[in-house]
Amino acid sequence: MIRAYSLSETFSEEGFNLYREMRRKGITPDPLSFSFVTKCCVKGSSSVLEGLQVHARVLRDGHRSDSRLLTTVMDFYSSFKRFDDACKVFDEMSHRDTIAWNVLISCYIRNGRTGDALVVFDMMESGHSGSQPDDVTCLLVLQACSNLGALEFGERVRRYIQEHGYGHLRNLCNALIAMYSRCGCVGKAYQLFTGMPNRDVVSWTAMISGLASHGHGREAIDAFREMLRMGVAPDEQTFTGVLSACSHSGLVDEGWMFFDHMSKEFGILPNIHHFGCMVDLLGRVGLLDQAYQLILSMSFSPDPTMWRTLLGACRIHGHVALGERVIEHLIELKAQEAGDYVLLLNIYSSVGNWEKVIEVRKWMKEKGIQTTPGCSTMEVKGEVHEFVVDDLSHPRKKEIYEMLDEIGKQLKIAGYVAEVTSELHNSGAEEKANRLSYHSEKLAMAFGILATPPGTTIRVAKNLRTCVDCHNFAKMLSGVYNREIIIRDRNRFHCFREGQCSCNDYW
DNA sequence: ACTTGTTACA
Repeated sequence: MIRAYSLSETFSEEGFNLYREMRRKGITPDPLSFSFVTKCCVKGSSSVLEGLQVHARVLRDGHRSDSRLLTTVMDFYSSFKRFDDACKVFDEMSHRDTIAWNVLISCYIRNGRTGDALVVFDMMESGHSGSQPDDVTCLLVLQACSNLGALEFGERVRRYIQEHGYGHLRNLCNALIAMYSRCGCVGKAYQLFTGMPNRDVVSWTAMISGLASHGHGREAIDAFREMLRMGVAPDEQTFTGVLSACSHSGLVDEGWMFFDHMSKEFGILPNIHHFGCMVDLLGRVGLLDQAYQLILSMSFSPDPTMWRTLLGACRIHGHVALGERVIEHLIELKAQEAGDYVLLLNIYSSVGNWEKVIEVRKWMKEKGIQTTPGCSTMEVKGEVHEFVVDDLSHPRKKEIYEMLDEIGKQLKIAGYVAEVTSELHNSGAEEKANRLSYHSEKLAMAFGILATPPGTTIRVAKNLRTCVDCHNFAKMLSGVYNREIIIRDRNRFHCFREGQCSCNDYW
């Protein structure tokens, strides 16, 4: 079984075959060999069935009290998203060490229960689990914080890291850089990054991507060049970061150049993500036909997301004909979703084709297509406040709406004109095209002004993309009220300061 | 045994 162990990293199938051979010869596997073969069964290299067989055998051979072995079995279930099975194994373990708890955290993250991962950290730190968090626990929990945008929790983990002497570990620094970036604090990410003595390709990539998502395209490219000067070799992910930097900052020539260089100079062939970034880049600046041609020129077939990216570009530029064609492609892939029809609606409304808007809406209603309502959240003193369109549920709603009126007056003086013309939102079926409504991010921003001392940065997280009007509103607000406002979109950050935004998506 | 960086859409 030693051979199976050494094979388990790369040739999982052979590992399982060896196990089978062993059984055929009547040799009883010991816990260690069970552990190796289970590792061969994790997602990506085998089917669930093989692992299930092993698990059954483990139980039959009386290893149900071997917690190390069960930890591996649990991880196997977790990797196949069999959440309940994984939890069952965890519950049945007689003894749980830090690693078992780590696997539980990893299982929560993999299965979309990210918030619960933080709860587990709480339990571990407070001693309720009987095991203390270690460096891997921190790594996993930082990942959870990144996903949730939970800055305060992330800082708490950082303190834990420092207090327990993990501060020098490179992978933890890398995870912290990502956490800060994804919580909207590139500045802090950069500070940490510059303080690191040994930066590897992961550190650089995290920093480049962080700068990219905040709209600091030039700085991201500078970082990339600096990385090359330091002799660190870029990989696929690095180029994903670099190309996304170009797309978020509208750097078309640079984008083409890097896209070209990556294979010619670095021997890295563009994958679907790289093409996705290029389509986004070209689409955003209005080179829609080039973007379309690039998709058609690929040697692999485009995925739904790729088409969706192009559809988003059609919305920005009001390109009806191409938009309709893209929808066809999505339908062909049987991948069209509610959000796609909302984009199509916005394309029609942006060119004033109200007949089509009504037609599509009616059709959506008939088909019972449910759209996702826009929702914004804001964290004040560790408490998360949630807002939806025209929200009336917040306990301080009266103050919030009064504040909105007041802000509206102030911004009007400064020259803000509400844009009520074209944008439609996923705010529910009954929304009318020309109604002036308070989108969730406006409510959140007003609450931010209300609930935090002057000068405090206002951080808003939104589940969908911000509309042009709210974007203008935030710009003006940042100038008139002298506040830094950071809105975390679906996929990037808008940093508003002194009446400007770091992005160039909206004009 | 568990483990760092990844793009695009609403």
